[in-house]
Amino acid sequence: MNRATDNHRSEFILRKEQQFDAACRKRGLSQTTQRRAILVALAGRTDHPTVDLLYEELHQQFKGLSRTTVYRVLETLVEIGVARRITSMEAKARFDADTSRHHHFICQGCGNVSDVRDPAFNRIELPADQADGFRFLDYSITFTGVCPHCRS
Amino acid sequence: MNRATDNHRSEFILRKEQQFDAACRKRGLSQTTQRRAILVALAGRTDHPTVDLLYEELHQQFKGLSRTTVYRVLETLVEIGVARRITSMEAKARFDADTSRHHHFICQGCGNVSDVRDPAFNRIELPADQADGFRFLDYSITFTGVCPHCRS
DNA sequence: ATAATTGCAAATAGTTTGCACCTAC
DNA sequence: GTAGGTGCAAACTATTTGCAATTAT
Repeated sequence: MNRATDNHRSEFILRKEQQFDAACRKRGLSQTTQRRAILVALAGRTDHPTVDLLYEELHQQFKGLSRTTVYRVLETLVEIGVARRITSMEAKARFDADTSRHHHFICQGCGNVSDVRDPAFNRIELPADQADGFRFLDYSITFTGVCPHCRS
Repeated sequence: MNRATDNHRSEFILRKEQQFDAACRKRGLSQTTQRRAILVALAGRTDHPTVDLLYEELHQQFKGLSRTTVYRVLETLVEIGVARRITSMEAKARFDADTSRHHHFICQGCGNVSDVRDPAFNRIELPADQADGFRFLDYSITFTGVCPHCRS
């Protein structure tokens, strides 16, 4: 990672910490060592780590940190809006017999998944092969929102 | 569900069974009662069921069906291309400190997730509130493909 | 001081595996 | 008849919960 990227990253972490401070004060949450350490570790990586990846990274410097705390703190960070969970659905496998390209709508209220098959959304142009070696082959859009049942 | 929809559905199921027959013959897979029943049950619903939902539906009529078989058969159906797993990542929570809208690329080879922040993909117009009551609030695109590491 | 937070251990949920029995071909 | 498929029980992995000990304010 080069100098400029490093700088961006540390600025990003700094901003995150400020956001975290503000959110904690606003809601009367304690700014514990664990919370800050986990936030900084998360903000310092771009690989969307799992609980375990963060735990492995942290419990070395941070003797006595528990996996449970990593779970709970990440939950809290998401609640106060400084982090995001990027697996949209609960951690259960779901299957679909329709193998054609279509998109999904997930209700924020109940978690139910519906199909979105408006062909308008099949017109996204896939990026060509990237200079850095990434080859894009397909895509799928996940919409989030509120279903009729959860609006009432 | 009205008559026309019912018809569509049964035609869909029929086509799926044919696809299944062909795929089994082609690969020398047995067409067991369980496989067919699970395929038909999956093709008969549009709610992207979990293993448990299918199991609950099936093991009533189908005394003695095991949950393990549902897992294994769904796996097989995905392999032979007649079904699709719609949870893209493995069943682990992943987190991101970047809460701004951006998209993800998942490598089919190694499962690693990278960010895609080309602003071109932030221009999708969200559908307005639907007559049927769905309210679309946000979206995120998941690209699939092959990463530099897995191309070599 | 005291209310919130953490760590541990045990519980739970989803999924996978080993192996003996069964069934489609 | 035999290879492949299924069912059961046990193992495993990810996650959650109850509770006593600890820490931030």
